[in-house]
Amino acid sequence: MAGGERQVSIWSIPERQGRGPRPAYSRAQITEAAIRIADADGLDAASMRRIAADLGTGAMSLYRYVPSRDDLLDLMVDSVLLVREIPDRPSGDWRADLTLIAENTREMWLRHPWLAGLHRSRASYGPNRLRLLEFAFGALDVGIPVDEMLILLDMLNGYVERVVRGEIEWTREMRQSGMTPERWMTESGPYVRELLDTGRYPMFERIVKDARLPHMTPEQQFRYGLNHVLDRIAGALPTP
Amino acid sequence: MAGGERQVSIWSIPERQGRGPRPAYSRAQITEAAIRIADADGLDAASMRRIAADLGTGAMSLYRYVPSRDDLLDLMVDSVLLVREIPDRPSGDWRADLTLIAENTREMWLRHPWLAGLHRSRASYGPNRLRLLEFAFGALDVGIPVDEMLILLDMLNGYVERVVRGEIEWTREMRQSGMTPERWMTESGPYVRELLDTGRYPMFERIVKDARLPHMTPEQQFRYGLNHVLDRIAGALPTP
DNA sequence: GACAACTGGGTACGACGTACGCAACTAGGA
DNA sequence: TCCTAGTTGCGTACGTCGTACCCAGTTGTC
Repeated sequence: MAGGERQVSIWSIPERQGRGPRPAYSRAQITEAAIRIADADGLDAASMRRIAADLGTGAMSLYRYVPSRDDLLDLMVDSVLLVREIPDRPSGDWRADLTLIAENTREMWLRHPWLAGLHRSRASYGPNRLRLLEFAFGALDVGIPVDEMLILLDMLNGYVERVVRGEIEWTREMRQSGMTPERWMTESGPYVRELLDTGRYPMFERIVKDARLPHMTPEQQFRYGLNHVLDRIAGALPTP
Repeated sequence: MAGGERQVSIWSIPERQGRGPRPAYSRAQITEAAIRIADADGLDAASMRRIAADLGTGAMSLYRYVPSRDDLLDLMVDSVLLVREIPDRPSGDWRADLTLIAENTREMWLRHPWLAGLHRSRASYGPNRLRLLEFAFGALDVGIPVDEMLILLDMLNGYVERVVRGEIEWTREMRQSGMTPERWMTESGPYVRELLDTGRYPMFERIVKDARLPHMTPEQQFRYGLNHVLDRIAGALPTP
């Protein structure tokens, strides 16, 4: 599991240099295959052996293109990062632009649930990540200090990531236990009922019984919560 | 890696029932050993074999106490969840209480960096998680709908988690590459310099050059950002 | 005292990432 | 044009992992 521990990013290592036979594959092909497998069967299924087999080659051949599996994960993340069409420049309507960013993030996670299973170590500023960063900060560049932009974007992204993570876990749990959302909400699972019966968790009880949010569709939950968060951000911006 | 996939929480499985010989260990002991190893050598080091060896027994003995390693991870998470002293009831000062929650979260992550390497699947509402939840929602119970409380707390927790995650990754990167923060800030690493030299990332450049936040100590960054987020939350609460 | 329920723990299986080595190939310098 | 250094695909092998299965020994209940 542990290795030599380089510190340089995969994007500063050139893909090829002359000489030798023409390589049969490319980083992009390998990355694409890995993503396809992870989408279908989960992150663990995207092993070096399996990826190689899908490409019709041997596991060790992949190491001619990518120094380690961790670097391949970096490539995978960056390459799925743009789902919606992200313009080159912000539109001038910060709210619309941040909504676009948030929707892009959510759709990315929903299409590639294996993102939840990553613990990135290196910062990994790939080209797509940088492009998103430019767009997001450009959108918030409305006369507030750059430090404030950093905080507000961390707040927005932190919220979106957290909510979408929960959404993914929930749908997976539904799928693998074969439950319908309705049965889950009424039965609440034996453990939740057990908790409510102790009477020791009044706030938990209020969430289960009073909250309307959990009864909306995930899509509605997302829009509703996102709008509240954007309202909070609005309060930090100069009034036009 | 894949197993039978139960859907019940570890906390609804009783630890012991009579008959048979008296067990030599306990879930708490095993959990404690696992945390000790993970703190020292990382999450991967806390393998079933290693934990068992530390306890002076065989790997398979652990499965008498815990159905799977995933369940053990649930136990580990819940057992490190309370770092600061969390009172039974909120103090009445929501800002102080949410600050306490955020500080508790940050210290937990700093003491147990392996938390970053987890992708929780099941919801895992352990006793400590529930206690924190009661305190947090109680603190925000100042006359706003429960749905709004949900969103604001997701926003706060999302922000804190995101920032502390970054802090952990950064310090680990510093440690394993043997760099000092000063050298990192000036050299910025060859890759960052390369990016700046392209001139294609003006916002990224502004962050690197203008932002004061990254030059503060992590502690200061955290306090500064947290206060801004709490200001945003204040804007959503009724004025007293 | 019989027996059912449980214990600790050894062995084994099928994964995993990847170090190493080797034959085949290809481009640049002579 | 030929040599040779650099690179290719890829098979083998090692040490790791989680855990299924098995069995002998221990203990509480009847």
